[in-house]
Amino acid sequence: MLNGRAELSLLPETRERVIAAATRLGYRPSALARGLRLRRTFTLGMLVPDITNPVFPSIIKGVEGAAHARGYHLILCNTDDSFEREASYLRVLKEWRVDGILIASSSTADSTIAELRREKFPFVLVNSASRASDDLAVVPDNRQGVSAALDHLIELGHRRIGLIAAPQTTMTGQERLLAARATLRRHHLAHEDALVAVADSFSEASGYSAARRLLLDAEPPTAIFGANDLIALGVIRLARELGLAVPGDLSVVGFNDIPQAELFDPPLTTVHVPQEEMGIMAAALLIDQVEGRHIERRRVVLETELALRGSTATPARAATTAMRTA
Amino acid sequence: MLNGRAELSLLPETRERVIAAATRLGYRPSALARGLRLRRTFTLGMLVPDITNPVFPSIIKGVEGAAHARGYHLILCNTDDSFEREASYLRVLKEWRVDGILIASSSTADSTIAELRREKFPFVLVNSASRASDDLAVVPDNRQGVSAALDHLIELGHRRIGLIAAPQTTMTGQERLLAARATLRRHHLAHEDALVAVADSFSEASGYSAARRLLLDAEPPTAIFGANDLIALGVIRLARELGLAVPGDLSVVGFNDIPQAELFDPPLTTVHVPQEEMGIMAAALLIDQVEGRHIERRRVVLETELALRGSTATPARAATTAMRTA
DNA sequence: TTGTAAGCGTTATCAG
DNA sequence: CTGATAACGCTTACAA
Repeated sequence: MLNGRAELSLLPETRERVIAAATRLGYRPSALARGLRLRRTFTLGMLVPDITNPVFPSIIKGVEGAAHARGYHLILCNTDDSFEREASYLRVLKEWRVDGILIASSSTADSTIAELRREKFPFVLVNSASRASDDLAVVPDNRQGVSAALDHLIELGHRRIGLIAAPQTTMTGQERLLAARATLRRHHLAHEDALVAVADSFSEASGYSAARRLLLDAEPPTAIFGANDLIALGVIRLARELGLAVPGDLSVVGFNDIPQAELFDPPLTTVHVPQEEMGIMAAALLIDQVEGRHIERRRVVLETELALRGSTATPARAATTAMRTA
Repeated sequence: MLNGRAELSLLPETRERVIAAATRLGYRPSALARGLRLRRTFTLGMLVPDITNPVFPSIIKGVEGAAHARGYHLILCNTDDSFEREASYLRVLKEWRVDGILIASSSTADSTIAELRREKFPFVLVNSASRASDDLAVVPDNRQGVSAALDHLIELGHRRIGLIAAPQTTMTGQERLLAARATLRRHHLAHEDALVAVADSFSEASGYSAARRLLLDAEPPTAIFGANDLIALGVIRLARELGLAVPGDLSVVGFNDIPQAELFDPPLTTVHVPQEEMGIMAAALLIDQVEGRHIERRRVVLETELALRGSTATPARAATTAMRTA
């Protein structure tokens, strides 16, 4: 009776007493038993590469909200960018019989995703896509975003622009570097190896290390595009340590627009991505799939917008400095 | 046989073939069924008030790592500071028969915790304690931290120090305000109402709003202590908008030392809390309790340390400015 | 040593 | 309309 079948026979009084007793004794229906019986858990799993990167909390917030609104719960797994942990968590999520999985993990091996695809296990990629364009995914428009960022630098007058790419093992890393190169080429600007460094993760520390080669070069760039905000922040930190003023001597642009982007020194010019919305849409897409609704667009590409802030400026002073130094 | 009982009879070859077949068919043991039978899920639940606040990801990372190392998984729930969602999630976690619950949620009503206590449901508080000193908790030493922060400001020469407190519905908020008042009193300094504002959440926006009253006052403070880093950042943003230089005209100190604290403008002087360690210890404590090990200390208080950075300075210029204005 | 059966807490089905 | 029963997939205990 506790599951709410119409109990016309029971006196309301009795009914109440039973319920009262149940709550007093702390009765809780077992989601385990229900899930076992129903073969549905109303739970989604989510793989995140690094919860410490401020992009992800925003996405998670969106996912969480949307899932909750539709009666689903979220199991969050932080893979710490470890391939091993990712595989392990994926296994666990399946064992828990989650109804579907959201993958924000950037480095996800294609083989892992291929397995999910083969098993027809419902999943949606968020933030970073897979090679197979048929997979459900919600991603920012990397090409458009990167292009806008570089166009802005070029418009300011920069001609020697450095790129700090993200790991090329990730689709995001590849796409953004490819787009950056294409944009520079379109403007007939150099994008030789001396101007490109690849960070080995999406973190501030990696951005800092990777920027070293570009900024200590004989002919350093007057502007640098970082593949994400943390990398850009690392570049700025190094620049400052080398005595370069940002944006006076070096302009820096990032990608993502993490929550505190405008509070940094200087405020970070970056490509804004609607992070929470991305999470909301991904959750919606996954739930639609799980509940067997028809899906119109398998890949949702979200528009980005350049957020102009203080970390970019005309290369005037940089040129002067360079001349003075020479 | 798939659960690994010693199978001496089976030829290794057969054994392998069975396993191969199992994996090929995508067999996954059901954690649901196992949990139902074992009455153990090897899963912990965690309540977080706002995953967007950078303190929490660090804590979560610690929890996650420690739990994983001991064979437990984590279900993360973002309560969005909503009392309703917190209660709802707590119910869900119980229904999922998690082995224990970590509560980082600051505003947790005492009644909710009381219920867990009454039911003897294993739980540990992280980051913010409860009124009942008997509950298991891992928290930063708020008193020591706040005292160090204010001592620093006083040592620099500040005499008129403002406080932006966190919501007084939270233990953290209460403790930090109490400690701040006590420290000021100890130094025979004013801490009247005109010097104290209470932010209505732990966010940057709330810090910004709350700081209004103090900075637009006839006799504004020369330094402000914010109850956490985000609040402090809000104060700095407002100060800048009002044309006050930080730390030239106004010194600001925060609490927590969130990951990018030193990259802000200016770099934030703040009370460092070992966030990841806090998570690790909390998870360990919870698992010890779950597994019935003896617990020595029911409340672990972690030492904090003042991280001196650029947002504080002697009030010299501030005094000059004040005089000039007068 | 190996196989069989019971039971964990639900929900759905099917007689009564 | 109600109340008993089977089944979900696992583990464990006990019998063969």
